[in-house]
Amino acid sequence: MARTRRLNGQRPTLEDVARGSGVSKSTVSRVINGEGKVRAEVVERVREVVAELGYVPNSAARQLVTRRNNAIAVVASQPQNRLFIDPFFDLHLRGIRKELVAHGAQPVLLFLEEEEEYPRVGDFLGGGHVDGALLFSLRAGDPLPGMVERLGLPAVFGGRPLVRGGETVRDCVYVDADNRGGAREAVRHLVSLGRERVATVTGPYDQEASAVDRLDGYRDVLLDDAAPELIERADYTRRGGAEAMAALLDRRPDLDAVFVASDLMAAGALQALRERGRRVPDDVAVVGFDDLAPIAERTDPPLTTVHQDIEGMGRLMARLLFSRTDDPALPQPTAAEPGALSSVVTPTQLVIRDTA
Amino acid sequence: MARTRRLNGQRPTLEDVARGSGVSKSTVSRVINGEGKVRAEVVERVREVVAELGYVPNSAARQLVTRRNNAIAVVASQPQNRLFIDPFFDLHLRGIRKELVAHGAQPVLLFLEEEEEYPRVGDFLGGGHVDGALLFSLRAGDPLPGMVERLGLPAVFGGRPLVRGGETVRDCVYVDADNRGGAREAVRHLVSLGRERVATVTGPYDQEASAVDRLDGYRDVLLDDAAPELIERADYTRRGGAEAMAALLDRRPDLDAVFVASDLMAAGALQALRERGRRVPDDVAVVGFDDLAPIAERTDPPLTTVHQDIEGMGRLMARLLFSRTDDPALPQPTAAEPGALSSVVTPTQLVIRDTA
DNA sequence: ATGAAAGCGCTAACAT
DNA sequence: ATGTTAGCGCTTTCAT
Repeated sequence: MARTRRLNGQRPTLEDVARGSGVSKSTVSRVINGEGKVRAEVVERVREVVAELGYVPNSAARQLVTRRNNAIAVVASQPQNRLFIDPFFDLHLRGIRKELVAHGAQPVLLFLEEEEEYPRVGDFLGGGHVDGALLFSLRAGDPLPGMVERLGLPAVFGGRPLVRGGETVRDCVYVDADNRGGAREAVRHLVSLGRERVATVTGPYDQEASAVDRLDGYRDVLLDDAAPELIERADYTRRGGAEAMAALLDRRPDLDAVFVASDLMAAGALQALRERGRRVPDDVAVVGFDDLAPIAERTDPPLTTVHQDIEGMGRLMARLLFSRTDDPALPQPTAAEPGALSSVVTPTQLVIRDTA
Repeated sequence: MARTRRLNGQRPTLEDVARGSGVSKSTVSRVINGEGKVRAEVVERVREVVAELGYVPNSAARQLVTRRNNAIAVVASQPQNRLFIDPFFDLHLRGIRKELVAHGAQPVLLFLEEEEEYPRVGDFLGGGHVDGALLFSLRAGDPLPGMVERLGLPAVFGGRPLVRGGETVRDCVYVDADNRGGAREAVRHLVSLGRERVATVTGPYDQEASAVDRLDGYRDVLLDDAAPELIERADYTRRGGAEAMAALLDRRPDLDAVFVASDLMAAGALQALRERGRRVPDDVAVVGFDDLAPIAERTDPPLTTVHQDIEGMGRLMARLLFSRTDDPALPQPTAAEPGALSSVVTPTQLVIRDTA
C-alpha cells in the first residue's frame, strides 16, 4: 500500500509520518519518545509508518529544543599510534565504552594529534554535538581542560591533568589511581625484602602526573636514600625502560632492586638486566606498575607489579559524568563549592609474582 | 567594559553577539562564516564580542538549515582490541584522518563491537550528526552497507564489503587494493624461482573479501596444481599463521614455497618453519602480503611481500567521499548509473627482500 | 488522548 | 553593506 511518500529525495520528517498515519506531529513525537498517553492502536499505526518510511529522527532538530542528544565525546590527545600500542588505553577505553553504552549513550571518539586541531575540536565540543566529554591521555599543559571549562561542557578526566605554566584548571573532575600510594607499597616491598640500593625508572614526569606521583611515592619511602643517581627518567615505552635500566647499571653497578614505573618499561628493564647478566630477582629485584595482563604475566620471570583497575576507572569516569549530565538541575561543580561531584582516586594493589 | 552578558547561565547565542556589537544577527552570521561583504571595522567589533562572550556556534541549529555540519563518521565494526593490535588499521586510519582534517572536516570515530549496538549507531548516522561515513573492517554480511544505503548517507567503504546470504549491497563505493593481482604476482614470483610445490596460508575467506581475492589470485596462477592439501585457512593473526604453517608441513612435508596472505601470519609462519628446522628461503620460500614496515622489515630473514599503499587508500576513501558530499547537486550513485563516482582498486607491488 | 502553535539558534533569500 | 523575515524538524506548553 503506497502511502504518502517523500518524492523529492529528502529524508522523511515527523510531518511525513504524521500525514502518513493521520495524526498530528505531537502524537507521532509522543510515540517516538515512548511517552505513553497514546492509544495502543495509534501507536501501532505510527510505528508501521515509521518503519515503512524509514524515518529516523533528526537529532539536530531535537537537540535544538531538548539540549541533549545522547552522545558523549571521548577525547584523547596523544599521537594515535601511541594509543594503539598501549594496552592501558585499550582497557581504559573498553571500560568507558561499556558504561556509556549501558546508559544508552553513543560514544564518539575524537583523537587530537596536532596543535592546530584544537580549535576544530573545540568547536565540535561546544557545538552541541555531545552532552559531555570524557578526556584522557592529555599532554602536560593541555588546553583541553580550560576549553571545556569555558564551554561549560560537563567533563571528566582520566588521570589528573598536569598544569603547566600559569593557567590553573579550577575544579576539574578526574579519576585517577592512587599512583603515589601504589609506588610506596612497591618500594616498601623491595625494602622489606632487605634490598638496600633501590633504584627507580620513572615515567616522563615533565609530561604526566602519574609519573610525578609514582616518583613521589618512591621518595616517600626512601627519603634521603633516594640518591639522584638511582633515579632515571624514561618515557613509558619498552625501549625507554631498557635504556634507563642500562644507564642505572652503568652508574650504580651495585644496585639490588628497581622500581619501574610501568609494566611496559619493566619488560624492557628485564631485558636489559638479562643482557647484563643480572639474575632477577636474585641479583636485582624488580617491581613494575599497571599490572597489564598481556605484559606482566608473560615476562620472564613473571612480573611483580602494582595492580590498578583500569577498566573500572574507565567505567567510573562515565558514571561520574552521568551524575552530572543526567540531572541538568545540578549546578556546574566549577563553582566555589565542589558540589556532590568530585574527583576520585582508586586504590591500587601489589601483585607479587616472581621478580620481587 | 561590561557589555551585554548572558546572566541565565545559558551559552551565548548569535543574538547575544548581535546585541553586544550593535548589529543584526545576519551580519554576525556573515562574520562568523567569513562571507566578506562586511566592513572591516564591523568585523573586528563582532570578533571582539565573540571572544569576550566565548561564543561558539550551535551546530545543531546550523545543521538544521544547511544540512551539513562538517563532521564525518569513521566506523569500524570489529572488536576494539583487534583493531588496536593491527598496524594496518593504524595506517589506514591515519590516512583517513589526514585527508579529512585537510578538508576541514572533523573525524568522528565509532566502534561497533556488539550486535545490539547497530540500532544506536544507525540512529546516530541517520540523525544528521555527520555529513557522510567512511566504513571499514566490516564483518561479512555486515548490516552497515544496507543501513547507510537506506539512510541515503554518503558513504565509502574500505575493502569490498562481503555480502552474505540474500541482501545485495547495490552500488556501494569502496576502495580496495588489487588483492587478486597482488597474490598472482606473489605466486608467479615463487614459481619463477623454480618452486614446484607452492602452498598457501589464506585469510578468513568466509569473513573477508581480501582473503577470498588473495586465494583466487593464488589459484589463478597454479590452476590444477593448487591441490586442496596445499591450502590452509587461518585468521590473519600471527598465531593462526604459525598453526596453519605447521599443519601444511604435516600434510605436505615436501612443500618448497608458501604464499602467506598477510605479513602478520607470515611472521608466524616463519617461526613455525624455524621450529621445524626448515631454512628460509633455501628449503621453503615465503612471500607475505601487506608490507607493514614494523613487521616485514624485522622478520628473520626480512620478508618478501606484496606492498599496498594503506595510508593512501585511507586518503582516497576520504577524497571519494568528499567528491560526493561537497557537491550536493550530484546524484546519489546508488541509482542505476554509477555516476562519476565508483569504486577504486589500487595497485600492489611485490617487494623482494630475503625470504623468496 | 490528541492537536495547535510557539520557539530552540541558525542561515538564506529578499529587501533596502 | 546591512537588516528583516521565514523557516529547518523537532519538543513542549497549552487547549480541547
